[in-house]
Amino acid sequence: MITKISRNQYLSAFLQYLSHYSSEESERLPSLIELSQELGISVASIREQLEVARIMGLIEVRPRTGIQKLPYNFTKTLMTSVFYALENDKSAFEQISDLRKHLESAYWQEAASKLTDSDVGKLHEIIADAFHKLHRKPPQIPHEEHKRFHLLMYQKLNNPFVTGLLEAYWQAYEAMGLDVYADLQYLEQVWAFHLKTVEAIARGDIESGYKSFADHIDLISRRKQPSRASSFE
Amino acid sequence: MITKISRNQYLSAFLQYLSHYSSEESERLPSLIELSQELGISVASIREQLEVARIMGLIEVRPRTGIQKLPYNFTKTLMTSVFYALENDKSAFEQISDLRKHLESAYWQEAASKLTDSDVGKLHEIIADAFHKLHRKPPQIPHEEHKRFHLLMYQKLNNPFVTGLLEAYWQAYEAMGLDVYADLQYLEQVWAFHLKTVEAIARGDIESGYKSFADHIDLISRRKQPSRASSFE
DNA sequence: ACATATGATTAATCTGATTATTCCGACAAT
DNA sequence: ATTGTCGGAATAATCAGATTAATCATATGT
Repeated sequence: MITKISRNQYLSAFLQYLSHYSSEESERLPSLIELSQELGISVASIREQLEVARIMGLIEVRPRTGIQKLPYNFTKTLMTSVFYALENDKSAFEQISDLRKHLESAYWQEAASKLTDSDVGKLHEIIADAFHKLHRKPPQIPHEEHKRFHLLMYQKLNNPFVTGLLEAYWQAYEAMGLDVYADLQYLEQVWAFHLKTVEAIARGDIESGYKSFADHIDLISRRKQPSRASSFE
Repeated sequence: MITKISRNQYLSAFLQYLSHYSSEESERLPSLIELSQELGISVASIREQLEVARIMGLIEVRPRTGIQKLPYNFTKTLMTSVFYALENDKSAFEQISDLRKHLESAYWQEAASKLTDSDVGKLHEIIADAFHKLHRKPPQIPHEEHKRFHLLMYQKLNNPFVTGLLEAYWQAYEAMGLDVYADLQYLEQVWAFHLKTVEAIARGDIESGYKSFADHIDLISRRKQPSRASSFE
């Protein structure tokens, strides 16, 4: 085979090979030894590039099963870099949080206007679940609901880069240990805003929905650091 | 040594080691063989993790010089993922471009208000350079100026995640071959907006500066695809 | 002072051996 | 039929070591 795939100077041979590999479902890539022969690179070198693809969430690798291509994923790449940054500078979370606030704010109206009735129904369910958890005795932190609520809000943008950033934010949020933060009064307010927001969306009033949302974001910036020291587990 | 560094389940042993390595300048990490002994992992395995750190722009590796730690860099990580995404779906650039527009818009006022007089001076210089290039015979595309202008605008945010995203956008822009796009009339308009924007900032009128900027962004979305087919080289 | 050659150091690449996982199918027990 | 258990095959995971190539510092020559 003389024809060479056009070189993309930024991608390794394996990543190029992978990007052009037919992603027919349940199909898997050749074994490492075959790949080595096909690409003309030793197994050891391929494994170095393989590790990058794995970290980036582009493949799943298992003995016996081999290498499987996954749909494009922006989140995993972000997570690795973000967790590295947080590892010796926890204050970087403030910057990530700031980015997330601006992103959500900038996209809110477009995202909200694209939500279907079914989406709005799901949002209402999530809110109900959250209040249910909050009013239990003893109360529980509706973190999973909070995350699902926000991610669902921006799902219809259908922009993997935007949603990847938002997902990475929540991963970092959990890694910082903030998902067990338990100021119940604050959480009551948060979910009251969420309810107002969704009700506005439901009656097609994007403008006042945005206002409720903006108040919520405001709330976030006014919140002080939790007293509980956070750590990776 | 019994004490183990606390496990961060998302980071490889090498990335953890690297993140905690004193980043005294000009200092370099132990050689691969020494690292292998220190971490209790074979050289081949360390090299797999090393490759990830290299792709992420966290280290620089050369024979004889060895491994050097670099300051944290978000851009490189983004670029790898973005270029992979673009490799078999050029239309993803629209989504990246959309993300960039929203980000710049959301941060504009904060970024502009943090600019110093010196920054404004540099922006004026860039604008002058750009017009100089545009009015040459034959005219040149002031792409480098365009990129520097926008990145400088957001520099004072001091948020590596935001600036990383913006830098990655420009890298993608160039990779798509758009930096040679030559609608001179369009470019004249662009730089006229830039000039109005900076003049507003210079007299402290952030509000009308934002308006000029918003008009510029508007211009971008109205622009049609360039006829020239783009490709990686 | 400058260019050039030499040597030492380290990463880069490759090969091959061994080990560990995972999956699949066969067979048995319920 | 369903479930569970075991064994074997396929493949990645890990490792060790040899060889090659790149880079830098130093010495040497003009």
